[in-house]
Amino acid sequence: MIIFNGDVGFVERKVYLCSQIIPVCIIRIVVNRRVPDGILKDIIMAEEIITPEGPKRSLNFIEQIVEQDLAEGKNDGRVQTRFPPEPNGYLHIGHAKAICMDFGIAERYGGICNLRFDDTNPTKENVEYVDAIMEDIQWLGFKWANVYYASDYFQQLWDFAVELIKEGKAYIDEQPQEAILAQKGTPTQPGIESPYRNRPIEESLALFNKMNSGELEEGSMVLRAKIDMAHNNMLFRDPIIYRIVKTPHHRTGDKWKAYPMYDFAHGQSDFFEGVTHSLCTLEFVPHRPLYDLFIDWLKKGEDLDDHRPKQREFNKLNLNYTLLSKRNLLALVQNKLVDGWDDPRMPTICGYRRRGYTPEAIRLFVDKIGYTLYDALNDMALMESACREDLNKRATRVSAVINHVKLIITNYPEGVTEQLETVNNPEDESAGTHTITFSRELWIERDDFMEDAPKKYFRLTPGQDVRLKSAYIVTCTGCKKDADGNVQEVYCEYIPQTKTGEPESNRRVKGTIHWVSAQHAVKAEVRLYDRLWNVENPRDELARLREEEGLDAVEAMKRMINPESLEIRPECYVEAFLAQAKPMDHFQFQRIGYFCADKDSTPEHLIFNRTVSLKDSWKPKQ
RNA sequence: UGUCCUAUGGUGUAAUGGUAGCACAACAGGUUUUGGUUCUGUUUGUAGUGGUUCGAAUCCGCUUAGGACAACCA
Repeated sequence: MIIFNGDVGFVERKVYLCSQIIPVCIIRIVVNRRVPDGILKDIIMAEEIITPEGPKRSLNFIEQIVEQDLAEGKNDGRVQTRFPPEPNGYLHIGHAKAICMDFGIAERYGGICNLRFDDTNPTKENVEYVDAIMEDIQWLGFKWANVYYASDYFQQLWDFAVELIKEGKAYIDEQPQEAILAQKGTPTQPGIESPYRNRPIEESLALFNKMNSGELEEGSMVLRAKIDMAHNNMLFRDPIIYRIVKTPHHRTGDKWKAYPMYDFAHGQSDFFEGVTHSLCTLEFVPHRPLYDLFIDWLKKGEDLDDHRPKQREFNKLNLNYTLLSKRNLLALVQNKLVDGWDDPRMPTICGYRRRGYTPEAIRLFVDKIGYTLYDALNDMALMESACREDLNKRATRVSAVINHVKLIITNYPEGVTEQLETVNNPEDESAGTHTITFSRELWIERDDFMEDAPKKYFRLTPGQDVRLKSAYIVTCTGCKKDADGNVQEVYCEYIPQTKTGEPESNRRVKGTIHWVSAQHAVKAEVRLYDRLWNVENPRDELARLREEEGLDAVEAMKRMINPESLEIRPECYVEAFLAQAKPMDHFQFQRIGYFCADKDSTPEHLIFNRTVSLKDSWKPKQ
């Protein structure tokens, strides 16, 4: 039996068994005539059983909306988005999610995405941020069609505001900030109207000009839209749309003294530019009706239904053990709790870059977490897994010893060296090989020797065989300890015929460890980074500490910071191959983690940052 | 105590009235010259409740929990 809603033509339908009323397979049938909705008793023609399709990423809800709009022929089939940062700080991983959405939609549907700086508040903004933002977007691999600035529209917005005053839809309010706030009401109580609400239009017009003349103090008056002081949406209670700011603007200098507020600039800017889909995060949901209203006022009843920018909101990114608010990131930098915006512990794009994350890893992560309406708290583990997935494919494998102890091969001749070949990446044969130097005295990890080892310890312990990666199998013979019992040297004997490549080298050995030749290795500084915060939800904990314990933001952050977020190992030994490492080169320090050369690394002073550790399933560490 | 929004394994996300699936995490095993990678398997879920329906994660009512909104910020 087939249950389906009548269709004519070539269709695919699921086939159900009456006893189960669940589909048992999908077949392709041909229906030759219109069949009334309901139950069809006969299969007209079963052509073939269609195997289920392979997995493909389902569309997120924004993509579905765009496809629907396209299907309905809205905007003449045009898709245009914008990424609208305020140049008041560095971009962080949360912005990366928005960037992937804004640019991704345009890319996917053959449209364009513009970069527009929302620069309507000169007190916080500056060109340093403009440049950094552009660099970060490009690094992520996106291309904007145009660079625009909200400040490009200051004149148009001003003219529009004058229009509104003339139409009686806006007025100058001379009350102090506190009075306006007090009259606003609360979410459960209506506000009350300003005594200036119904002043003569000419008066408002004159005062608006005065607001921009420079003769008035900041805060002395504002321009308000006349809407509804009892509206459920607080933003409709006569919102302030222009205020006086005397700080020079980073682009327009001191040309303007009256600046539009966000709500009076954003929607109109979208409209001026021809944006079709104005995508933003969920906290702007209450702004949407205002966004629409101002565009309506701007176009005065002209029918815009199919040709107006539509704001659509998606959830913003939250990551556990990560703080993402610009204000707090700025405080971290200003109070030198971190080493600047690009400190590898920072969640900024430049921080991740310096840490060794690739654009591909970040985009992979964003792809994995998706876009919904749910206020999710994402697990760092997903971020790290995306990073490992990408780096595993591209990172050159090298040997580095970050906590050294000497291993002496007692039966290997002194003064002899061998050049051995080692593969650059077992995941990618085309990556080739490089040479490493072997000799009698090596540096190995202190962790790779234990005098009294537990059962499943596969590394060096007296009497046990271990493979030295790409070299020989050795048998551990013992160690030398100082008066305090600390291991100073480890001894072993090598088995000459087990050299890698020789038939005997295929002998099964439980453990393989990495090493570098003590004489030929290069010294390097290694910086081990870990999560910056020691609480899972720093945003909530910060709020709690401030509220319950009365701490200021900086004190609270100091309390939450992970003291082990940075461990510097000044004396590490890396194979000579790494002497040529250039800043931002990615490596896998075998058995340890993924590292990249720091931007300050030089051949004289090599510095490597740990991007992320390798997964380590070795448990019995006791 | 107003308006709006949200709720699917530990985490995130699919299923758009018709077999609750995927990824991460965890666990077990195979492979492995990285205790990596890879492969296989296992554990764990529709917040509660009532209704509509042959059939509900999906639609409706109520309950509970969470989020957003009261900057001359964006």
